[in-house]
Amino acid sequence: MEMVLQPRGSAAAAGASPATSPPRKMVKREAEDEEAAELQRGPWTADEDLTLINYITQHGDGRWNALARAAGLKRTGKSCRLRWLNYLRPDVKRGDFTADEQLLILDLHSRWGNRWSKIAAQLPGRTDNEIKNYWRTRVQKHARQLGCDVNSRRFKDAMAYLWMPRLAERASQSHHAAAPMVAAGNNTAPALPCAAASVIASGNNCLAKNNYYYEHSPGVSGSNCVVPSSSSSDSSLTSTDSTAAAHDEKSVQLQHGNGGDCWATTMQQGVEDHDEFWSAAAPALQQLVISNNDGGHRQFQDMQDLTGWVQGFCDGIVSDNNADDEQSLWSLDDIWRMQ
DNA sequence: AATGGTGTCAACCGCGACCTG
DNA sequence: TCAGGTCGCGGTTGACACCAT
Repeated sequence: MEMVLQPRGSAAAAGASPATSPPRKMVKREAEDEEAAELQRGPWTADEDLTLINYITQHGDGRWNALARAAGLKRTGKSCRLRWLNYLRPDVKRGDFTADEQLLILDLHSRWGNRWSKIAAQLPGRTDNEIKNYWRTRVQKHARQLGCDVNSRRFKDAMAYLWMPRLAERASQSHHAAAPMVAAGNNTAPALPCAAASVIASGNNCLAKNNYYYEHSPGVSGSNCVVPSSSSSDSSLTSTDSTAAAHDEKSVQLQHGNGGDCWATTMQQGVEDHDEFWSAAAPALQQLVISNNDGGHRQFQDMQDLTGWVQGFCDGIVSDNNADDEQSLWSLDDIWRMQ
């Protein structure tokens, strides 16, 4: 199916030149306009994909403008590069993000901000575009639901206290359920689940405030992502340290560090001990309610209201991957009763 | 069934960094 | 050193799918 679309964007994007441009530039721009007019834009056709794949298979990628011309594609080099890197590349990974990947994205974004390509480099097979879209559609949606900015302290607390621990738990559950004992092999990266290693490596973000780390036995690793080294100077636990810790202690830990006022538990029984895990979250949740009812943002009516939001917050993210996951829904009412 | 709202994601754009002659 | 070309990144757009009314 061939689709020829109108160009997206503004007249400037289509090559219109400002009235104040010097004549020589005008001439050059007109030439560019003529060239641009022949360029195909919009969705790629199957034929174009095939042409690009065949050309890169034979000649390799790079020099994208030249490549586009040599391959006979009526596309800009930019467009070819984007199509290849984000879609056609054989190692590109498609489908929903796993809990591990989601956790890693949240953690890395808390440290690096919108450095999508840098974040993508830590998730093999994932593209910066995909991660960016994930952030804008999924993560920011929940910030809107909470009525706060995605960069606000409030939302970061919600991520740190609600979302990330839950994702870590889910990641661990999936490893327990699906992954046999996996050796590290020749991979120089630590044989840790990405999520656990990532959180361990957390530096100067909201997680580090309470300085918890959450990990479990290296024997249940389900994926061997590259573990980023912490960029923060004040991180008390580097990824290298975390590797050693992971191997030393075959346990799940929520370690309370300096000045922490929320997480204050160490769990030695393993991640199966959900009650203890979530009871540790209760003070943080309570604080979240207080801060929300005090800040002119979303007002939670009561615990049920918050419970609903939290479940939507946590489960909406991972439900695609866990259709039969009803049993693992956690009620904040339950958490409250634990206090 | 029609319509409007919302979410998703591929693709585009502008800009700055880097490369090269 | 500098100008033009190229590349890569982050932000934005728009088509389409899906869902609720």
